[in-house]
Amino acid sequence: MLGGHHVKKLYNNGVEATLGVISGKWKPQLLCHLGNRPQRTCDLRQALPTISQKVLTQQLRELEADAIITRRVYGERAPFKVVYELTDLGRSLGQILIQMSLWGEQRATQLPDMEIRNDHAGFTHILEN
Amino acid sequence: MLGGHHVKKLYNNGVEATLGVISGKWKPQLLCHLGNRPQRTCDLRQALPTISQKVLTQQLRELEADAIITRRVYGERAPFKVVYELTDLGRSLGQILIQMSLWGEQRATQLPDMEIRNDHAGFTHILEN
DNA sequence: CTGTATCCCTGTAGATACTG
DNA sequence: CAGTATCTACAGGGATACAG
Repeated sequence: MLGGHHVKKLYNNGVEATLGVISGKWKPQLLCHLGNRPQRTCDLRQALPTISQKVLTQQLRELEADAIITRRVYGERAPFKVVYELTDLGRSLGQILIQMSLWGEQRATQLPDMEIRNDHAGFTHILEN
Repeated sequence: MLGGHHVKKLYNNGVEATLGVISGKWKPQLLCHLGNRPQRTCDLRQALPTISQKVLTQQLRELEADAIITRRVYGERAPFKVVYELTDLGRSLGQILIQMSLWGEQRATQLPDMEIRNDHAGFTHILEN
């Protein structure tokens, strides 16, 4: 991004703005795990065994840019320890995530060809500051 | 779709399932307008002047397949009258959409480079059955 | 009036190899 | 341990023209 222009982001409604933050193939899972406690990169890779290096970093960078998580580096030289943690703004998504999770579960009970692995309880820890 | 296979959809959590239904470049706007009242195709095209033919039909078909809206055709031959209407399941998204809209608006007040055209009031009609 | 059929462009994500 | 650099693949979305 040459020059660092400030491009005014325009949304038709707040829903689009919120979707821009939480949609992304792995973001709900990342938010769920980070809701429990701060996590190192290797923790997240264990929790999401099939995500690729590149995409993990990418999604975390986006969440960081949106101020949903913080990224802290410990150590002067390799090997580094990098810790990601939910911000207060990130925690403020808790109620929305739980409601969305419940709605999806409710839907799954009515569609035989749909299955959901983890229930909304995984997101409730986000609310415990 | 040859054979009509039933492929079991797997989600890690309900959030992903819900996102699958409401994400899509134009779906929040479509849901907002359909929340007011049933709408004809031409109504929706007026409301969303920049959407293309193809994509409008596409997004409506997806919402229909997900049982969020119904599609009814009136008339024996062209010109047809096609009316789209929110289902009860679609209306059950109301609270979530309002919360998401509020969160997005709140966020916009803190980010100078972000603007939201319409506020959450546009979604409140969804709740009035 | 509505909807389909093409063709094309771009963004998102995956695989793999490499660096500090 | 964490992250970057390429290259590749695919789906979503857009433009246009055509059909019932």
